[in-house]
Amino acid sequence: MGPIIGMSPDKKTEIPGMQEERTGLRGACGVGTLPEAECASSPLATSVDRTGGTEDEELTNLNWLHENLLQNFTLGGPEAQASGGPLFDIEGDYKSNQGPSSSSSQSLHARGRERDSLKSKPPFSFSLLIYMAIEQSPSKSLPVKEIYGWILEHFPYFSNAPTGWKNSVRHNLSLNKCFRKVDRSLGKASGKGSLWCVDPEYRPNLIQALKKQHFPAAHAFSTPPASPPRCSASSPPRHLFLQGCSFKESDIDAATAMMLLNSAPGHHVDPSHPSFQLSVRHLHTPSCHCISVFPVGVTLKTRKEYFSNSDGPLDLSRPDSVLVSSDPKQDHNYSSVALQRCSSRSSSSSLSSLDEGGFNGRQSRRAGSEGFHSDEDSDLWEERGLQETSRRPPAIKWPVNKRPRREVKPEVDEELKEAAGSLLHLAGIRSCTEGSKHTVKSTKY
DNA sequence: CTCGGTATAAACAACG
DNA sequence: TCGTTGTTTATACCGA
Repeated sequence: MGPIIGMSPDKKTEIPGMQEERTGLRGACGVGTLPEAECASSPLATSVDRTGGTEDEELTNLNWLHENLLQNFTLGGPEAQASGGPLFDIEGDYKSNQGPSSSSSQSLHARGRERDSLKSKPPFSFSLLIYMAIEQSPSKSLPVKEIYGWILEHFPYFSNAPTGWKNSVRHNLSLNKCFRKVDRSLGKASGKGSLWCVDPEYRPNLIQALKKQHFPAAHAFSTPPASPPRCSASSPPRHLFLQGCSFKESDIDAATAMMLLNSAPGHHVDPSHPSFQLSVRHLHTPSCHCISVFPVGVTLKTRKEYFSNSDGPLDLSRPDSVLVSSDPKQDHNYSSVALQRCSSRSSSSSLSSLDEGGFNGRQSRRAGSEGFHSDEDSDLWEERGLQETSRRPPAIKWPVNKRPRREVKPEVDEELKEAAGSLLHLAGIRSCTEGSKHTVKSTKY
């Protein structure tokens, strides 16, 4: 969030909590921070770990989580929106699900983070804040007001900040190519203004930007561990096994996990997918630091069997290899990924200088009309099968003044696929695939 | 030093 | 009329 830091000294004094900005970044947003000490003392850790011992018991624990926590845990689901506070927040705190056994130390930590979050500006740019807000909305589109609301809800800092931030949000929406205005009549029935959504074409770039902001040490992506992360309570630092990529647990939070998974070419995490929710939930429990990807049909009970029989990595290129279900009740395994064809057509980290080659600035970009999903996207949806079609959001029509989507020429697409493949390779997908066999064990540390 | 990205402020028009 | 929304322009800072 450079510009925040880069404000003139006199301006800095106007912003509450600006002094703590640097030091409070971690604390403000948590970023999934879960220090070992904190983990060790976490009641969640003990409550889960105590029951653990065998993998069967672990599965029981997973069930427990599934049954007791998942109902209340929605990542951007309608309930979350309506309840005025999702259990998961971007700061990695549990807002209302600490449970009766919250230890005082954890409460202190939580309070400390909350206090920091009140004072400190989030380490995300406005574009990322908007992106997260939109991504976590059920319809993947939000009016400005709800974007305000989301930001306020997750980053209380802004409640006390000068109102200029709203102007900045609007400015970002309006100026940033990553965001697109959707005719409100096609979304909500009434209301002022339009709905805003993320341009799928730019989603990878936002994710990239998120990675950059979230993971200053981005090289970690290209230096996967030689051996997959072992899950041992006594082997810090623990790693998060994310679709073959290994990250330090402290470097990731649930929202980031979702976005990282989505950033993997060919993959898409449906944040409303119960398995992902569970996985993310687990992510926050000290005893589990894995988001595991399982093919369709691998249930809790057959996970172990699957991994002992599976001699290769999960072929995520197969549409049938991952669970795609619209009904949470249908899902009894822990697949965390719903397949989506890769939308990563560009690996550029720039958010606003990407389409200049194809367009003459914003005006041309906004010219024309189109549906929310490109033809490619439509194909994608069709590829995803019947179950998926039931979840397919209604096509959103761009306003007439929107530019048509850039045509991706086949050769360019190939190049991008290749680039995406390289990125995957760099990210350690291949080198870590062996680790997938460990993943089932790694759900308990 | 330049450039790109971002934040902030301000002005203005359109709209409910 | 007023508040909100959307757009545009200008300016400033930081990091590469």
